[in-house]
Amino acid sequence: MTPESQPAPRAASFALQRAELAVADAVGELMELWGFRRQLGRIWAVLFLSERPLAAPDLCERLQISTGLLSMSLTELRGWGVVRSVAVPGDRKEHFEAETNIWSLVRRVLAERERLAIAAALTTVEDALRIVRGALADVDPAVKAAARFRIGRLEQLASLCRVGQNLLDLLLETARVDVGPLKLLSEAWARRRA
Amino acid sequence: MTPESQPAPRAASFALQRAELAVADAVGELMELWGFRRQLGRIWAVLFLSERPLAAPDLCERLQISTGLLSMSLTELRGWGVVRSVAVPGDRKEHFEAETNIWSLVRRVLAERERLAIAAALTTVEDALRIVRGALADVDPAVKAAARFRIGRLEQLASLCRVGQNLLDLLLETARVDVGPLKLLSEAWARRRA
DNA sequence: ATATCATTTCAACGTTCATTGAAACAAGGG
DNA sequence: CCCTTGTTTCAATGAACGTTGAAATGATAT
Repeated sequence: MTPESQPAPRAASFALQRAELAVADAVGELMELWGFRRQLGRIWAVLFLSERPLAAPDLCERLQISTGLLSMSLTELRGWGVVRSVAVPGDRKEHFEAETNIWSLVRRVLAERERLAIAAALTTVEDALRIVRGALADVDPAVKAAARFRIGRLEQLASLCRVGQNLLDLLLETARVDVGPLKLLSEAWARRRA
Repeated sequence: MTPESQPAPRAASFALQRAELAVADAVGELMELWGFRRQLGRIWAVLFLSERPLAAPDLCERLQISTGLLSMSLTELRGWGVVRSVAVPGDRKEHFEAETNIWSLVRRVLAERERLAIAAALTTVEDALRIVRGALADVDPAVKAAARFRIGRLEQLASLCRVGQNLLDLLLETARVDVGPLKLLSEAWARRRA
């Protein structure tokens, strides 16, 4: 019925479709764990596994979602830069293809989301540190002692934030141009523990 | 009114309380970003910043939550091993204190949650790979070509999962006994980029 | 212009999830 | 053994969120 129906054996392609869907769901769940909408991951995955760009009706059918939801999800995906729309000659419909450089995708997400979150937390902790340091000058020795204790704890939190930030930067910078180094490192580590 | 009301100057301690609450909220938001309930982070933070173990009514008051919610949250926090209950002589109430080794806490979360998630995704992708590899033997050259393409993409996904797994292992193993190495690494990196 | 097809927007719906309040439960002390 | 105090459980509430369906918007050909 669809314009792209193949003459190929449908029986065999059935298992393939199911496997594709399963992978899309898996990616969707991973994305969900990372705080994104599940559909974003599912849509991206289907596009990523497709040889040619797909149009909206195709995606709706495969993923069993409404055109409305698809439209909104695609808008967000384009916003993250992980899906592009491309023109396909001879078809009025808009087609979409996935950003295939997965790492540039992961990097963007980590950079924009995690860094901001950690930075915000660090700012709050540093503000608190300033306030508590003011209490160090208190006349009451009990207050002073309490302040000293709190400063220690707050510095632990701040340190944690900074380590997280730096490790994130390290990861992002390393995977900037190419995954190569990261992959090698990860493989070396995997071998060492075996 | 509360049994632990201090004779200390209330005016000065007001700013401290506010700062403490702000930090608790910040930690709560970080936890939320990581897929946990916000209250878990808030409760842990208040305990972490407290010099002595706190009892339930105290926590309820500071965090403005019901005893029911507190009880459930504490159960979960104990389940993650990030909060312990301790007996305080002369008080029938149960008291709670935070696990202060933040890294052992982060490690546990990363280990249990992220690793499982990635492992599940990897399994699904590998299953799909097996199925698609079966299609390589198809008579139809178009099906064969499509299968070859899909295999390439699926292998990219699998590779990503494996790199993620290994990096996670690397991180967890490094921070196993002590944060020291990680902190040094992160500081070295921070210096290098300055 | 008008009709057709494609896409976006949005109000309404349904689901999910945190939170409450009260009731059940447990533990001591009189 | 009951009464007090502290804690847990759970049904009900409400808020937040994803999803739909339909109407509005846009785009293209006739």
